[in-house]
Amino acid sequence: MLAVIAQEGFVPNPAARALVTRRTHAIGVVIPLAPLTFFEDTFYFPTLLQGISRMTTEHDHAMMLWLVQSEEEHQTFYRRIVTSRLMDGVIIASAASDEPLIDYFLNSGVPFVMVERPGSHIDQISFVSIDNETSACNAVSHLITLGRRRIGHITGNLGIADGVDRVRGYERALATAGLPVDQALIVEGNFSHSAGYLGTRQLVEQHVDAIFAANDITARGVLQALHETHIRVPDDIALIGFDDLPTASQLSPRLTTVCHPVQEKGQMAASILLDLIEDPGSGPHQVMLPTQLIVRESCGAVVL
Amino acid sequence: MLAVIAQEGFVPNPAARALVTRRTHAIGVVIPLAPLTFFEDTFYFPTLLQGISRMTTEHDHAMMLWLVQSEEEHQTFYRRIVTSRLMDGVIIASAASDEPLIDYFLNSGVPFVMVERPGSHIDQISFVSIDNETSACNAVSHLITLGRRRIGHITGNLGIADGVDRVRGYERALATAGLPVDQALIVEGNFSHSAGYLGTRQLVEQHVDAIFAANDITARGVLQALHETHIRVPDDIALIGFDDLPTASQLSPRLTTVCHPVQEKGQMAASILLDLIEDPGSGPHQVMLPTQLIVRESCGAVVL
DNA sequence: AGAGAATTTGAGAGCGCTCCCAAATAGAAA
DNA sequence: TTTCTATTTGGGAGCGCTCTCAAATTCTCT
Repeated sequence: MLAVIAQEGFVPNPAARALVTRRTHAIGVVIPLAPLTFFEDTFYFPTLLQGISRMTTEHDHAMMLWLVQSEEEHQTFYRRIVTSRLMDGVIIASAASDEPLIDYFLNSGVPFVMVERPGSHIDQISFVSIDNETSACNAVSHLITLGRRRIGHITGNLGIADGVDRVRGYERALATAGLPVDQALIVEGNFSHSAGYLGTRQLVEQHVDAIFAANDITARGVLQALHETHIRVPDDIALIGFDDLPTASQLSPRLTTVCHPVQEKGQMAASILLDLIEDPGSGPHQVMLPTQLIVRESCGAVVL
Repeated sequence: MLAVIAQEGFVPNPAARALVTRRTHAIGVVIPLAPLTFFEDTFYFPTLLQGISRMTTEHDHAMMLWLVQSEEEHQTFYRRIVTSRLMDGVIIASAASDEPLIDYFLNSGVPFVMVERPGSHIDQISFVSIDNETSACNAVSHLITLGRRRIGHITGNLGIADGVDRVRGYERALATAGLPVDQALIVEGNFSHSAGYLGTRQLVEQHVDAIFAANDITARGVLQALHETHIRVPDDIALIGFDDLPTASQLSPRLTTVCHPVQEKGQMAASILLDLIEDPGSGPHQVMLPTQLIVRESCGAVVL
């Protein structure tokens, strides 16, 4: 009899089912719009969403998207999810250490996963990230291997773990090679194009022979600044970025950068969240995804 | 008594409410991943989603995102929405004329709105778009005003209304100015970077003095190609793009382009959909948003 | 103060499903 | 064939709301 039902194409009413099972089969994705990233690195979120979407559709879940702007919207959102149980769990796609949602969620009992390492309560929170420090270290080590000695770094947002970790990686690479860490060669940025553009001036004055930019957007700013001042890349100054944006290979010279598996991050976050929904007791899951240095022209390595 | 309830912070269970009201207070956004656009023009969808999100949160609705890849996923999606009434309505963010979902939806009774002009059934479908033809015409007219006479065009995807309409606008501008339309100056592209890069070669051979690219991504490809062959922009060849991506003003020279109000498009689409949900009888709503030519350096106009 | 209208309150049905338990059926062992 | 067990089937109850209708209350006017 139930075989007949299946054949007739019967689709149960999700609302009725949700009412009794207390499972909506929907997960939420919260993206705070505050971070510059949303507007500058437009590659990141679509790709992340794609990864999440892949996993959720595979597991027959819906994905609700919440682009929250203000603190007020954070509150509204929180009530929607926690009080009303609109969704079974949430992925928080924000790296801001002070993300106010974290506190809301921590003892709410609603499963959630963060993308990027959270700034606090690390031992209680499930998250997926990449090993920013090692990745950055590898990139800078590569520059050192190629003979560069005065390597500057334009940092990302230092209020975000990713930004801080990449600075650490940069310093570790220098230390490992026995090179001094000169604070004058570290310019604070914020993952933006203009940070790269502006920061380059300072680094040029310091006579650097290479720049490690905290991300590709920044690297693009660096490239533009160097270009305008007729400094050759990689001949005069070598450059390495971070993220491997699709445009990285379209720049001239083509940008050497660290591949950031954003889609995999999304998939993994969704996968962890689904596990957490299934079995809320299964402690925090924390995953670090591997990265890879993509060697192109801008670092000065000979590419065939 | 109900004043007390409101004060106590009571939030009704959405599932129970949906069960009886037959309204989930959720709308869907379907983005077919097939079009190149998703991967190349990563600015478009986040911005569109932001516009939609603004309107939906304002009206207390949730936004479900569906990134569908295969025909199979289209089917699954369709059943989810139509048969099961997971959502009250849908925004279809695809410009592909042959979008299979359209047929599914047309006589399903589920409210839907398209972003971009649909390829068929135009009289029955609600949509929001921009006047691509006039916008393109204005851009090309601007080049003519600046003294350019051999203006090439690298088209967008001609399977999409936007692409076709922009060619029409290009032709109309030439016709209006009494200039001949030379098919050798029209190179078929597909909104991609490589279309611009490759197409430029053909147009250079034709000794054009200006290029109108179907979008900014393509214009970026043009710029790179011209750059590599040491052709000066705008001195030798002037360039105008379309979309006004955030990076347009970061290129050198800064790109003259048509401002595409993507966020407004999203807001409008959501607004129309909410109207349609409220009153399904209120015939198709069709809105054309205005655009504006943003004059920068690449077209050769003197900018102060 | 009393009759009428307007408003508030309360009780009950029902939305479409899942879950549980009892009844019926099918299958396995004696 | 009979008995016991395993599986299927069917009939409630109930999830948390909204909606309707009747009863109770308040307000308005004569």
